[in-house]
Amino acid sequence: MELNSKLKQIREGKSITLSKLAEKLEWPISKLSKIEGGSQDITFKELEELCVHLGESVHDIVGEKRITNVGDDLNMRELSKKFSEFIVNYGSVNRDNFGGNDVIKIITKVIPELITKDLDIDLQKFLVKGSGGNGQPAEVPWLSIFIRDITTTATKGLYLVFLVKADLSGMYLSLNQGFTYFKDKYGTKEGKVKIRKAAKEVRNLLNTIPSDSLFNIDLECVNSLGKGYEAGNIAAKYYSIDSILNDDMIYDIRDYITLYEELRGIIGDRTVEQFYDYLLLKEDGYELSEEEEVEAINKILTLKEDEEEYCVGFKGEKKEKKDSIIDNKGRKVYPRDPKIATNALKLAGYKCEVDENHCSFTRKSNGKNYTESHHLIPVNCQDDFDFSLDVEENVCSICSTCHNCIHYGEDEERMVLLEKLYKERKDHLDKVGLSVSFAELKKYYKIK
DNA sequence: GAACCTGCGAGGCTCAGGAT
DNA sequence: ATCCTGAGCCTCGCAGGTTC
Repeated sequence: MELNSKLKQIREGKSITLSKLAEKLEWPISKLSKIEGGSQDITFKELEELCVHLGESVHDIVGEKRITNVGDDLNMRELSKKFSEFIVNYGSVNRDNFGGNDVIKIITKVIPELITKDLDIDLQKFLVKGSGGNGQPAEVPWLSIFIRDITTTATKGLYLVFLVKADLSGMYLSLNQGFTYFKDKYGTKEGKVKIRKAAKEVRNLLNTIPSDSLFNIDLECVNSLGKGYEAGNIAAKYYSIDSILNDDMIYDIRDYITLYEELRGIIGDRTVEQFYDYLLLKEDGYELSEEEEVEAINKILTLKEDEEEYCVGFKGEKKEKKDSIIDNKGRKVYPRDPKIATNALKLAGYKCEVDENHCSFTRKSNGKNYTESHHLIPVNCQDDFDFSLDVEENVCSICSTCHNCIHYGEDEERMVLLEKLYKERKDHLDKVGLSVSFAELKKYYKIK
């Protein structure tokens, strides 16, 4: 009789239910069910556990059949030993022997338990998880420590991770980032560029990066996932397979946990998405303030090549609004696209829309009359509208004097300018889903 | 201009473990 | 007990670039 059927027979003979036994073993019911059904292998250690609960001896059940066990003697450098054991034996894992493989268990079970115990990890706050692949061995097996507040999956967010080199010559402890998030958002190629930028930005924010950290890692891999790990590295420490047993990696892990916690503080109450949105805002071509926008417009105006292409007039189409971004001071702000503002200036023929006779000076970057862009309905009022305020229909071209007056002038003078702009733009605003009365507009400008 | 190389991405197949 | 999801890999078609 097969081992799985035998186990089932013994359990049923003792009138123990599947769920009761699974509960005692602290295993998922599905696991026990699959083992009994023969669709999942059982390791020697698991069999030992099972036999204890069934009140049977392993020898009686398996007879002469011997199953190799993973070494279990403990000493001071147990963690290094286990990593070494894993790396040395990982080469023997293949597609055919993957299921229930004892070597894989080292990284998915043994080492996570060891790290949790040796470092006295608070499991409420942290999650320790390892993987050697799904269904088949991974090119780069990994073991992560997640701060649950930030992420609990390696697909996105920021976390500590041990990454084993594909050629099994060593491994890295890395503060790294989930590449899948970038891949899904930007595509594989662009995602790699973005994740590198993000790593660089994060590095600049951190003060506790250990001095011997590596900023570039080489996993000797070919697959895109591995390449993603390389690109996502923020800071890393390398362990060669030859010296791994001499390293007391507990101290390194503590240092990197300190670093990770510093990062946790920087992210603050923001979600990972909000944090990345802020980091990559400029990369994605957006600005957060009017001042930054002015600079960006100047830059765009020096690039003349696509001038004709982009200037097409008011589209008259409602545009989906972008999510707000939480800046480093915890303030909620809306991104603005300088291309939209630049286009608005072009559409106005670089004239002041309050009075086209208003004289300014010549802009150095394009030799045209200098005007500034101004969002008629202020961008910070976005919450009151269902559609984006960052559209050409809502951006006016005005001379600097009028612009300063709108911001800093006396209410009576400000109102005259606003009314003029409002009358010109009202119909266009209606078309793009930005209907607003003059009384409401005055309120946005705090004019009584 | 054909042959070859490289990289990307969709679809298929796989096993483990969580959810229901 | 069954369904579903997932830091996985492989294969294949396509697009773009390079070499001869």
